Parts: sequence; structure tokens; C-alpha cells
Amino acid sequence: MKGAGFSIAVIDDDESVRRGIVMNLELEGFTVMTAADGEAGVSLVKEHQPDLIILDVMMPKKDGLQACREIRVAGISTPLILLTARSSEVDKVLGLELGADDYLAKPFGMLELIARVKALLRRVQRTTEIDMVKFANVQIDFKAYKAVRNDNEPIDLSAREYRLLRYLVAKQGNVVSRDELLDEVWGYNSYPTTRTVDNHIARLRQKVESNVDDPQHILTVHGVGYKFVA
Amino acid sequence: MKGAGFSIAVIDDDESVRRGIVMNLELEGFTVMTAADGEAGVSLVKEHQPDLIILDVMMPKKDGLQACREIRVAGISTPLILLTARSSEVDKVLGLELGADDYLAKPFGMLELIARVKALLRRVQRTTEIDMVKFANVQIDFKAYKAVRNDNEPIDLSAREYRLLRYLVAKQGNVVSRDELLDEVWGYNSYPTTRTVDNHIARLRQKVESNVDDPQHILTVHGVGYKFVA
DNA sequence: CGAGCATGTCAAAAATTTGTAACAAATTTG
DNA sequence: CAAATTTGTTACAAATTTTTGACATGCTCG
Repeated sequence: MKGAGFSIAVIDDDESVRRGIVMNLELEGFTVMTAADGEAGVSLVKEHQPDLIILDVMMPKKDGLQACREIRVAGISTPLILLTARSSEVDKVLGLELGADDYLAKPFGMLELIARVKALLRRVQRTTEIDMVKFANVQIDFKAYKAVRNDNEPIDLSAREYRLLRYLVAKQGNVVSRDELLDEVWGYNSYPTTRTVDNHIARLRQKVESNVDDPQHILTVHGVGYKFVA
Repeated sequence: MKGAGFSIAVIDDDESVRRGIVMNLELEGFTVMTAADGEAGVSLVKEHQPDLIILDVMMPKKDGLQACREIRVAGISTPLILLTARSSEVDKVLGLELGADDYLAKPFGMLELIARVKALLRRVQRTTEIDMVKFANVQIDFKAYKAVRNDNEPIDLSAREYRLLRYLVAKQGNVVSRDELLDEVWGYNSYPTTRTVDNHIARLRQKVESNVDDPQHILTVHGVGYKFVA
């Protein structure tokens, strides 16, 4: 994954632990922000909305479990990894019930932490399904399977067109290859050709782009695949 | 994709299943190694570090879940597909928690297995590739296939130019020979001449260097190859 | 210095990739 | 069951990229 623009909040009172984690995450290409106690941590998270939180259980002012609880209560569902010195079951269960997504007992290996961070981000990214998208004068609701232009003219998209577009939108800004689309949108049980993808893209463009001859949102990247930009 | 040098370990006690899988993978151009029980499988994986593991759940000596656990504990994070006869959720969850990356219930279609193997390799590859590079006044995003100079003038690079540059950047500071570039950027089943590389380098320089006659980042190392420096 | 390679440059030719239309097959609907 | 809709396939034209070869220029070492 190599960081890919993800930001991570590291909340731990131990200066040296914090530094170690930060250094390693930055080496991996993540953007890192830190706080040294629970209270500052909660503020940090509320304010900067990182993509992932690493939270120590034992901390002054407000312990990790309490901080975790507050973060969840605030409606923030950012993936969260708990660090704990005591590896007692109590801590683990408590933490997970409070809404942590993973935990790691100190002392832990940096490689393992990095691996878990990446795994968690991957997992979240996969399962985060987009609900809606708006661009130019069209608006699409993937949950309701409804699409409109100018707030009133309905656009009629087929089921596969919805899925295709949703996948592109989920990866927006990044190029997606035809093979990836076949895997993710068509699945592993059917084996259409890559040309099938082109045809669906063409149909999508006709329905969704203002000028089919100069698409503004569903872009071709020659030799690679397609890319959606809002 | 066509196998492209990837090696795959197939661990299954059923001779005929194993043979079928091996044959199909080899047809796809993969290098395949096998083991007939969990114990042998774990040794095989530790010793030969394949690029992907296909592991049957039910096996003598050491079952697949146990083998999977041992492989992960040994710090080997190679992508792993579990095969199982029972399609119960329990197995699935267990397997995934133990660190399997994908899951396939017997009986499965060969095409589906191949599709999953390729998808998984693609996914892993995506996550290990460089995302971005910045140098002088240009910035390149390899995921978005987007390059700009001075934050606003777009630079138009072809797919191969992106791949070529990404490979050089990945090896930055080290000289890379033309033959290595042909292997890694062009692949093993195309055979252009080494002059082709020069041409692409030339075009890359024209697009990316400020002064083509005195390149600052894509450097020629006479008699050896090329080298990227930030 | 100059012979012998190695590399840079350019344009045309070759190859690949993509868009699209028309049609067939499959699926859903009435 | 027939009609309508959706999906997949094929073929071909158009767009774009890639390769090649010829020649110019540059580098290295005897």
C-alpha cells in the first residue's frame, strides 16, 4: 500500500514509543499526527479526522479505553488499534467491545504494527461502500439505485452500471484496470472479455456525461484502464 | 498477467486435486511447488518463500488452519488462499482471522481459482508499488497516472513511461541496466531491442527534465544503464 | 588523438489499444 | 409465453503508443 496519503493519529504518553511508531509509519509513507494523553488525543481525532487511530490504553488524564469510548460516542468510526501493556484478556475484550478494531500487546514488533495498520486500512477500504455521488449536474444514490440529472430528470442505469460506477467512484482519482473491474464488479465466476468493460463504460458515459465525445468524469487512461474524477 | 515469474506453493493431500491445480497454474505460466501435508507445506513455504500459497484445510499431519497459523507466526505474510470441503462460516471466519487472504469452497472451478490467484497477486502488487514521487518542480502520482509541473501544468506520460519511471524511482540511486528494464518493465514475453529503452528514456526526459541536454534526474551511466535520483 | 562503441534524436512504420455499432444471448417483466 | 430490457460478443475504424532503423553525437581507452 505504501502510505498512499493515509493519515494516522498516534496517541501514547511514552515519548520514545511514540517516536518509534511515528518514524516507522512515516517511512511507510503515512502522514502522522500525535498526542501525548487521552484528552489531547480525543481533540486531535475530532479535529483532524485521521484515517486510522493508534491508541495506548494506559495514559494520564484520560485512559485509552475512555478515549476510545468518547471517540465512538462522537460518531467517529475511524478504524482504531489499541496498544496495551497488560495483555490480560480483560483489556482485550473491553477494548474490542468499546469499538476498537484491533489490539496489540506491548511489547510489539514494529513490523507487526505496520502490518496490522495496513491490513485494517485495506479491510476498511474494501468494505466502505459509497452511498452517493454528485458531479456536474447529476446525482447518484447507490443505496436507492436512483440517479437524476438536474434534480428532476431521472437517469436509468442498469444494476451493473450502478456497480461499475460505484467501484470507479470508490477508487476515485485512481486508475482501475479492466481486469480489476472484472474481478470486483463482475466477480470471479463469470469471464467476460475486457471489451465488455469498454462497452459498459460507453453506455455509462452516454447516460451520465454531458458530452460523450469529451468525458469529464469517466476518463480513459490509455494502456491502463479507467478513472473516475468528480 | 500471465504468470510473469510468480511462484506458487500448492499444499493439498489429494494427489488428483493437486495435479489439476498444478497443471492449470503451470499453463498460466506460474512456477509451482507442492507439498502433500501440512507439515511438509510449512517447511516448503519457509524454505522457498513462494509468492502465493494455496492451502487445503483438511489434511493429515497438520491441518490447513494450523499450517496457516504457523506460517503467519513465522512472520511470513505471503498471500494465502484456503481451500475447504466444508463451506461452513466457521471455517471461513477462522481462516480469515488466522491470516488467510481468500477462501474457496470445494468443489471449485479451476477458472475461479486462477482468477482469484491473479486477483490476489494483483492486489498485493498494487500495495507494494510506489505511489508518488516529487523532484524539481514536477510531481507524479503513479496510482492516478497523473503528472504535473509547477502544480498546474499537466504532463502527458504514456503507460509505459509511467511504468518505466516507477521502476527507476523504486531503485532510485542505483543504476539499472537496459536488460533489467526490459525484463521488469516490458516483461519476459516481449523482446524489443535495448535501443527501445533509450528511446523511451529520451521521451521521458523531454517530458520531465527541465533541460533535456543536461538531465538532473534521469541519468545515463555510460556502459551500464540508467539511474534516477530525486 | 582517434577508433570503436555507446547513446541521443528523429520520423516513419508497425503494433496495440480503445470507441462504437450491430447483433446475439440471457434475463426480467407483463 | 411474448415483449422488453439488460448483458455479452464481435468486428472494424480510429486513436494512440511503441518499435525500429538510420544517422548524429558523445564517451572511453589504447
